[in-house]
Amino acid sequence: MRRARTPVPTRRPTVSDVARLAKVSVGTVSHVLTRSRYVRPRTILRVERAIKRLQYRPNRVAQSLIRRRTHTIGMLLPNLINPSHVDLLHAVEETLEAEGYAVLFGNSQNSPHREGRYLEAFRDRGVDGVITAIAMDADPSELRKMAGEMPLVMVNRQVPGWDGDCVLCDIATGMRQAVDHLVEVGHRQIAFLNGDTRIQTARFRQAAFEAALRRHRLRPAAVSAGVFSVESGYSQALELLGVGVQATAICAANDVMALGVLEALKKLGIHVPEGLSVVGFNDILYARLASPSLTTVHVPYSEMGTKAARLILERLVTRGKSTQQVTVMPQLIVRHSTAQAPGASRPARL
Amino acid sequence: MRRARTPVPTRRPTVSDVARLAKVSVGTVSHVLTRSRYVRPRTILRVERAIKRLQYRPNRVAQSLIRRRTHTIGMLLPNLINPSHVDLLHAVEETLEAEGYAVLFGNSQNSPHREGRYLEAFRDRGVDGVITAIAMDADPSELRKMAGEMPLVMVNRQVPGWDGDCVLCDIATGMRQAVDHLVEVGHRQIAFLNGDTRIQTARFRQAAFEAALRRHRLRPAAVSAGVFSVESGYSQALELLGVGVQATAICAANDVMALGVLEALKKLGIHVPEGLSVVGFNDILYARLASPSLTTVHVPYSEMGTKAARLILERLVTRGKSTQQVTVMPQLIVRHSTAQAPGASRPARL
DNA sequence: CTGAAAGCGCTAACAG
DNA sequence: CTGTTAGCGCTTTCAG
Repeated sequence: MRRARTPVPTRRPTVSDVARLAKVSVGTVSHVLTRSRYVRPRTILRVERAIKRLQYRPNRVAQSLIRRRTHTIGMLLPNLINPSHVDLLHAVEETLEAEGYAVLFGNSQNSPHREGRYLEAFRDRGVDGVITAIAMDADPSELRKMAGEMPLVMVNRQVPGWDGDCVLCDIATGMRQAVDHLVEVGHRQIAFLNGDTRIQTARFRQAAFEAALRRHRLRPAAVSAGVFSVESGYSQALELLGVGVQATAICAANDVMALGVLEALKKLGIHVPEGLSVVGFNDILYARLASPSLTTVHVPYSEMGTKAARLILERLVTRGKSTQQVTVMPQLIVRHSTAQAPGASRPARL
Repeated sequence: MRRARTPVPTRRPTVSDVARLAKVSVGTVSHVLTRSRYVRPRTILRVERAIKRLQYRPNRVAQSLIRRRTHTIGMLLPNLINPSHVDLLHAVEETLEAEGYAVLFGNSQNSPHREGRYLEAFRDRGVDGVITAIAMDADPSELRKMAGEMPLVMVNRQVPGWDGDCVLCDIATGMRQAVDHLVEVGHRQIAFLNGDTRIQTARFRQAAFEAALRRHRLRPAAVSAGVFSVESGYSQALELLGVGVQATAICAANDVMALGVLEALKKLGIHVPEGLSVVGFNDILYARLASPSLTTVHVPYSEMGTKAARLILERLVTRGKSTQQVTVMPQLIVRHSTAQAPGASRPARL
């Protein structure tokens, strides 16, 4: 004996089903749904009862086709390895969900090609806008072209010459705080370990580092580059110290790398911070948990995500009006991976 | 003088624009686009040229309305704090993108209410299916109802009595490996620190822990519960040791908590692993970077994500056919947070 | 106050 | 081999 599966080919109810049951026209059903014109209370009631009985819910695909709004926003990130990007996603999702928007998520993996594919996929699916932290080597003209077709807000990373919406962090200030801190506790020989310099953030951070040093009439003890990963931080540190670079402190371009540096120093038997100071950038959750806990520059990614989401929401009402460039401030968090430079007497306070 | 912005209210081209330019009917345009019937090569060429000239791309919203396929999959996660969930998302996104699917991402924050809202939002937007790691206290009947409306695959977390698609990890085996390891190096007093026991995973892990102990005719030195966070691991450890529980090893229900335990022990001046052994669960990236590096049970989240994605893809073709329950195997990774129990002589090998 | 009807952009019969 | 046409499920005039 076969059980009767699939009770009825139970098609989802549509407006006309509701209309028929409520004995009104489809137009009226639509109007009570969207309250787009006055409907007699009695009629409303009839319609609402029909809706309830049929468990009717409007088909948003059909609505989107005609309203040209999907209530969906695309969010494009260059990776998920960096916990900071996850914070961005988290904040964006939370803010948008509260306003009835859903988020289409894409990972460009830092490839401009994938990024382009995603922007098209988003656009073709009719997203109302996109928030993106661009890939390295992103094509500015491509980006501008897409921005012509839908609201686009840049977050965390910037494309040169971009005058649209964006929310960025003042890296220069953050890096200055880090360098000032190091110099203040007596460091003069500071090395910089960078990520992939094809990524704008990497170039900006290095430039900011060098500028901050110059203010103290100092020059980098060394500068090297790799990629933004634990392994790269690890091997760059090994390499640097292997070739005998004289440095009393290492500045890593981000926390993930800094954790790698810490690993390397552990392996080399160099104590942090007594033997060498280390500072990171971003303040990911695990920076605090490292041992020693990592001194780093806190970047308010959640705040940036929230602001980016609000910006895109605004833009959806003020179609193409005046754009906004928002900048948020980073903040140095001194923990236990930095200390007075070996052999340096405590300098007089400024 | 005002610059001429907005060159033309440049409406996006549609099939009829292409048809007009190529001097064919809209039907033909559609058919060359979808190769759904034979079209003379010359005609194809004309159409393709028109498409290129107009930079035409089909409106997927319109396509979706008629084809009842959006090429979009919903992915629902209970949080992003646990890096393992991020691995899941990463793998799902990667697998799906390669097949031309986009992913709508939702964070239920472990709230069944939010979960329900998201499932409806997904369904109303016409997703072709959803992959979900359910929230705690999820409503099985609600889930089953939604599964009636669209393909649903459960990942990582399971709803009781669910006979649909799912991909799970064999927690019992993983926990047994961890406990066996601890017992083998002489531990007899092992405490278990759990997360929120309203979460199924928490209950399963605790049950698995107790079962594994029983095989050695042992009972937990203590069991406590909190939430799956660093802070909770920290405070539970403090609490446990504060009330003088005799334990030579602590088993944390996941790595994030285990990191908190490590912090607490550091604060108490208890050396790990000499004074106390600690083991985690999941093998997040930062488990390796903790100091001491964390002994933990590796759970192949990326693999689970990939399998879940493949499963949903299969289900899209085999509409409602035989379901699959996939189980993946965890693997204990012994690092430096576990060692012989204090005072225990190395036991003879079994 | 409400109904009828014309689409949104596309696909898929149905005719030739 | 290709054109015409009837919708997908909804919104929104335009008439009453």
